[in-house]
Amino acid sequence: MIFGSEPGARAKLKRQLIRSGMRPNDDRDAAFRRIIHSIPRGKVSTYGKVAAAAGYPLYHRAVARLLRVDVALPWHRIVGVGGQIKVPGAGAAEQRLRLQMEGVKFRGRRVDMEKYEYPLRPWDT
DNA sequence: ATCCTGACCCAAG
DNA sequence: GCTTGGGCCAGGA
Repeated sequence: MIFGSEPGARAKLKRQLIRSGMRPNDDRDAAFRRIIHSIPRGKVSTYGKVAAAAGYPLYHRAVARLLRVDVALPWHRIVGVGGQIKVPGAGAAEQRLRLQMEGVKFRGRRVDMEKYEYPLRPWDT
């Protein structure tokens, strides 16, 4: 637990930040969006790589949350490590279809990351 | 203030 | 290959 061992430490810090007028999530999400938009058609990246490239390693789950909430993002170009599709239910088939339409090929259930992973650079514009 | 859950990830077995 | 357990973040109940 990086926020300390005390119970509720994380929630406490969150409330404190909000009370002081800061929105720690906004700049993170903005950074995530920048990185996500930099991935070209026909290429993919992973939740973890996006988070790290945005300057926030360990925040891969926050990337997933953003993709779920912000419908304007090219969500289908983000997959799990190793090229695994992580979208639940019917969305999985749609993601695969969208990727294939962009020319991305699969090896079994996974995206062929050797050929289609886009090398993200930190603080890319 | 917990508790729960999720489009995660990694190391082990 | 697959399953588990542990770690991590955010939002809602």
